[in-house]
Amino acid sequence: MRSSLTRLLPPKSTDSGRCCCTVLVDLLDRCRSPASLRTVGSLHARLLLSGGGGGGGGEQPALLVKLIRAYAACGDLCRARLLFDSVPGPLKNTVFFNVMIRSYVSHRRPRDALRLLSSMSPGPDHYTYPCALKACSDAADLPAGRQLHAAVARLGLDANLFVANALITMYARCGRSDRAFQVFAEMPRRDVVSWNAIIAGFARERRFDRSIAACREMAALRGPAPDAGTLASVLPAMADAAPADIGLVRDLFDEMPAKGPIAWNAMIAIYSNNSMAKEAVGLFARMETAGPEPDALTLASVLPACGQLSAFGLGKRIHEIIKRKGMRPNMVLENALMDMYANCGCLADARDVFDGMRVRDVVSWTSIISAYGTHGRGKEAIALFEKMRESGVEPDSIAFVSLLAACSHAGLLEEGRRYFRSMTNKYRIVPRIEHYACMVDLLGRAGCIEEAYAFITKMPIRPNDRVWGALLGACRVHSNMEIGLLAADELFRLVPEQSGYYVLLSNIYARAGRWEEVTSVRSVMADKGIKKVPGCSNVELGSKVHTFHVGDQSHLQSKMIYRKLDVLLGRMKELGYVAATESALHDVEEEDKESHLTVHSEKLAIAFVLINTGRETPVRITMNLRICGDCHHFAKLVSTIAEREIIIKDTNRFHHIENGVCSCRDYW
DNA sequence: TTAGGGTTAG
Repeated sequence: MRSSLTRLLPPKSTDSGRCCCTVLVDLLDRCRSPASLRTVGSLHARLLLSGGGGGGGGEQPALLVKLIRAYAACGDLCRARLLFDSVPGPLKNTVFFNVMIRSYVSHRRPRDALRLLSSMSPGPDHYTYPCALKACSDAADLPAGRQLHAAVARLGLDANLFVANALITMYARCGRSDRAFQVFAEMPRRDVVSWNAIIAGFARERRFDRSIAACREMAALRGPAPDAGTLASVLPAMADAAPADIGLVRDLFDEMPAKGPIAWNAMIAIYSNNSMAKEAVGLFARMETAGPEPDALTLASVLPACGQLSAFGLGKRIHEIIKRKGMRPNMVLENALMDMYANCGCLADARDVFDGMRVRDVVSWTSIISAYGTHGRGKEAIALFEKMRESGVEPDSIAFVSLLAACSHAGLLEEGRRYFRSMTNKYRIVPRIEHYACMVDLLGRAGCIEEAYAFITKMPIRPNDRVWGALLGACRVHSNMEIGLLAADELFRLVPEQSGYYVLLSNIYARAGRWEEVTSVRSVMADKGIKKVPGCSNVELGSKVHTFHVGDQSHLQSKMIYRKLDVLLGRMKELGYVAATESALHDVEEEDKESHLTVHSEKLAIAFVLINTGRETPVRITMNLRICGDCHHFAKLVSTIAEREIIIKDTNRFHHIENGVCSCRDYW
């Protein structure tokens, strides 16, 4: 770079001053990274020798401005400031101040920017204010922002598009989206940046409805067309979004001409964040064939979708892309990669990524703790938590959710109690509802149902359905009818539409052989129009994810799958297998219940993998519900009969099954 | 000149 630039330099003795100046300006403009710092230095020296850039007078101000900007762009703010200070007063116009203030802002030194602003003479102009307002938002300095707003209004500059847009962002980033909206509403003219700024402003304050409404309004009006930035701005507001809203952004995406990586990345992230993993992965595939080159952000956005689908093959291929493109170290990307492996049931691969990381933050540690926890390896999760503390990373609220859940999965009762107490005593983290739910789960599944119930009654916050749900689940495991009914009562009041809790209650009755009550639960469901969520299982074969629903006959290999199931069940019965009919919801004849159970989606998925792969390939299945007792038993037997490793991810944890033994040790 | 995209739990 340096040598080519030097070669481009005009001869010193040129008599064409203007031409020389143009070339120099051009060269300086190209110096934008620390690697060009030496080039800037030599150009500066050249100017000094020709008497053009020493600050001693007689310089061309335009060249000096470019030189200051080039030093700043290369990261040498000190030299930029020295040069700035050396410019004689009469020569130091607004442009010099604007360039220096901008340099501070772009190097995240908003305080220096504001200090310089206050000493500015001549006064700021419409180029200064947008940048100064950005400094206020970076410094989260609302009073300073308000002062600037007043000054702007006095000058009548609030009608300037750039100034008004910057005001919107300043107010929004200082937590005043109401004021931001006021500025937006009063603007005589708005461009795409104004809209994006207000959409992002509402999203930032978690006023998701207003953010999406603004996006919708923008799309409906015949004003500026939404662009990639619009998608990026609305993205944080699109967590658990309504299908219609996701449809809206998809339409915007489709209508966008010449889509760049930002639009693709935002759309993929929106799908990922809304558990629409198949759509996210599908869009990524389209991007690979017909879109721009995926970057680190693309990959970090699609990896959670791979985890959701247990698309291990795709996840591994993305890992290869990361290696090939030399994208590491990149902590966010590595966190996503580690989590993908963990969610695909590959704990060892997740650990490899974790071990290879140069820098780890609380997200990295939480991910690996959670990975060990959901795989039933609670003691190791605890050891990692302690290692995290030794390494100087402080746990946050989410880290404790993972840790307590890990204790719960492994039945580590005392450890869980101790860590829960330490949250308040030692770490000054106020337990949230999620932590209480973990504790109820821990106590309940360890068999301390009475204690779990007493714990709920003493909670300082109102228990929600997750808390009561954990208790009801424990009552099913330990067949506690009395407290189970209390929990169910609360649940039917809190979330009368959620079918899962009716199913749990009916399982409790079925286990006790009280079929009359099972029938009455069923009729309550029918009366209220509540349908059981149909079970479904995903399984990856080659590069395709296959989805099976309960009783599915739509698969091309359906006949073979059912034949395989028959063979497996026959072998199992020889080994003494009896269907665990209390797992079935309906009070029907024993034989019917059994046939209902045999078509659970996870059984179909297991048979499908057995047909299509060899013994060395583990069966990896991801479900949308908790695995039922019968399927769990079935999987353990298959692992013996077919000599296969089976890894099932249900909505609660992993079941790593080998030689008839499950990593959950039947504790789930 | 102004806005805007990634990772962690249950």
